[in-house]
Amino acid sequence: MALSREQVVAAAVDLLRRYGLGDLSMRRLARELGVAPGALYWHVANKQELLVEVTDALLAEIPPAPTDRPVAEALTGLAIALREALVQVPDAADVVGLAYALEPGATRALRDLARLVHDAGATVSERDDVASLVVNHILGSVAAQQNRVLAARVDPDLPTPDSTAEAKAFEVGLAVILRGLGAD
Amino acid sequence: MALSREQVVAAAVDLLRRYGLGDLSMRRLARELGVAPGALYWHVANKQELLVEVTDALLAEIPPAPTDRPVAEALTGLAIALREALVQVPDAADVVGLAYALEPGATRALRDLARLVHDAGATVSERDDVASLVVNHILGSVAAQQNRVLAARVDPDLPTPDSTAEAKAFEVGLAVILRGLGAD
DNA sequence: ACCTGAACACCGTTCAAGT
DNA sequence: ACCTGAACACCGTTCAAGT
Repeated sequence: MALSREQVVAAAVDLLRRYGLGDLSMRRLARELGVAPGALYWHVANKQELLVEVTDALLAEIPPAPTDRPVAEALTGLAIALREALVQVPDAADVVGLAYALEPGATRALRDLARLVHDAGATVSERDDVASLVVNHILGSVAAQQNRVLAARVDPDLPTPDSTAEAKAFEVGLAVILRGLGAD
Repeated sequence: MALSREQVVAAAVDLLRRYGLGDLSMRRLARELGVAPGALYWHVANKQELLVEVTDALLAEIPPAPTDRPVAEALTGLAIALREALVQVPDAADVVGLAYALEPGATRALRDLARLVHDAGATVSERDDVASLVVNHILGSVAAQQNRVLAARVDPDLPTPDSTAEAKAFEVGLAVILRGLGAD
């Protein structure tokens, strides 16, 4: 049976999950799929396009935000869920950051986030900017934790990051944002 | 005259400024310096170590935060200065993000930032977490703008980002943080 | 329509050997 | 002490040619 675009993306997600962006090469991906490297370019224009597809696939798994809770709670919950999901995917911040810069509203999870920010008290003119702030905070937090894990692997003198402490630090920042919106 | 570590770092900064991280390869750097690639490894352990040095060099140029202004103003000024400086350096967010994850207090500009966050009303326990929030916001904003520039180059249908609008969006987020700290 | 084979122009890093 | 030459094990992308 012929290869499909979906198969290529699924294999890419798998590779990213298991080995990180460094090992998500077109050649490695081709090997994993049992085809020649050039075959991939029939299904996908280039690596960048593939990474956008990978991001969509990652964010599609985030459950939708609940609508029956207070806004602050729902926003906190969604932000934490996004962070949790992404921190498990090596180099997620790089991959998602690029896709978000291109189309901020391309995925449902990020649209939910913007809506909750609005409900949490941002004026219409602030809305997108504050949503970006929250996204920056999520991606920055994810990248920081992953960078520290990498650093500890390279230099054994450095402490292994405590992931619950990292999550707490994230929530402190998030609380400041909510307070700034007048929704705590 | 023999090559020095300082010369290698300076050439790397220059390459990053002019062509971005994609063209900052060890081989390209060696070519620029007129030596064989292997020669660099006498002065620098590996590429990652070089990038940390490059970050230090970039942040060393930020002027120190003024001490005679209200905190909110000083913090805003420093954050904007950091953003301005980094947005001009392609891929700055990646490079700085890694260095910051390793040693948050390694450079003066980032220590100044943490101090101002404290003065702006963060409790001691919140201090580092909120400083990280501000750093995440700066790096996220820089990365987003640069990603959009890249995207516009690749796909001409996309709008060229308006850098003053991006700066405004950044300041809106920053204001929310300051409000959250109770220092507006 | 879909894929292979082979090429092009690259990477980071190591290390014996030279000066 | 500092560097070269050459190698090792990789990249992303293209494209004529095959089925």
